Amino acid sequence: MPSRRAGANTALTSGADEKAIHERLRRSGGRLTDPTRVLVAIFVGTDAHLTADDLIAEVHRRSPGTAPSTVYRLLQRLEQLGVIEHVHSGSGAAFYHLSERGHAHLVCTGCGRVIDVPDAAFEQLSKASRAAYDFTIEPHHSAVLGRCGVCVS
Amino acid sequence: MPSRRAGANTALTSGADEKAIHERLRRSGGRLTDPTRVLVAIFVGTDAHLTADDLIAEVHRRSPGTAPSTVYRLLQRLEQLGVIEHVHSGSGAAFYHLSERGHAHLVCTGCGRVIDVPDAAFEQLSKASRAAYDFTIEPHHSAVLGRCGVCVS
DNA sequence: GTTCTTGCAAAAGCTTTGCAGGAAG
DNA sequence: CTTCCTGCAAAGCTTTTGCAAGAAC
Repeated sequence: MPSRRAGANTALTSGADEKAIHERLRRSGGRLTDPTRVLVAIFVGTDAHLTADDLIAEVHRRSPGTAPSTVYRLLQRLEQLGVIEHVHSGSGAAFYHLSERGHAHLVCTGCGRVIDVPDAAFEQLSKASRAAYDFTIEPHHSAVLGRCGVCVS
Repeated sequence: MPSRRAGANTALTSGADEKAIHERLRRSGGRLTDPTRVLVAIFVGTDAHLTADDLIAEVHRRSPGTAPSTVYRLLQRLEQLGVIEHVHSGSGAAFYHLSERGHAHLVCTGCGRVIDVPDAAFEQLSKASRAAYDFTIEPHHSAVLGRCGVCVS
């Protein structure tokens, strides 16, 4: 199930994002190659929750011949630079998005639907975890599983 | 890293648990085989967070010749019966424990430490998710990732 | 005897890695 | 020209599945 909304953003914000990311990549000693540019463009152009597989397919579509391993390596690099984040969804594959658009996620174990939730919802849990266990939670890093209204058994 | 505390329980509770689970297995039309008994005994005998790999190793130790696939199949069966639960830890392998000892988990992405947390800590998030998204969270099903006091960068 | 369970081996799903050729700067 | 990136193929890790032999009841 590939992305929706790809390329539906305003040129203004997207262009800025993209340039800034290119800059970051270059400054970290990286090269700006075709697969890199394409992958960055995909991220900037959508708010969807894309798995590595989705991204591999889309990059391959826009830049034929790109290997899966290349996409995985780019994902690692972009994540190290803090450009993107990956989210464990419980159901096998992780999904990825721009970290500047970061937020927490609810994932339905019935239908796989992903619901974005603002970090505010995790504030109490966050404070309690720090106070009681000296543990700093990363609410974006793993989705909270459960059942959506349609799938409640 | 296999289990600690295995077999450290009182005979009273453990015995009761074990018999009850055997009963449940039989009543669901299942047979009581050696690997089954061993796996149940392991769960009843520890509060540790055991991965499938841990369990495969321990079952194999106590009942040599048992195949990994057998353990996986037993885990599925026990989970269907509601005897155990599995928890996605973000770091590849899931871990398992008796559902009657259920609780939520914090997992440190630095050192892998697992911290048990009472369900009460999720009450607010639970209510908010239901109210705002008609989504019923399963706080046991996926661990909350983050950094423990030792590993905060 | 019938049905469920097992061991073995193969495979599936997701991701990482080794390597040598090729491109970016 | 040096360093980084790429494609390809192989392998890693966790888990699932097909199958025929064997055990439980």
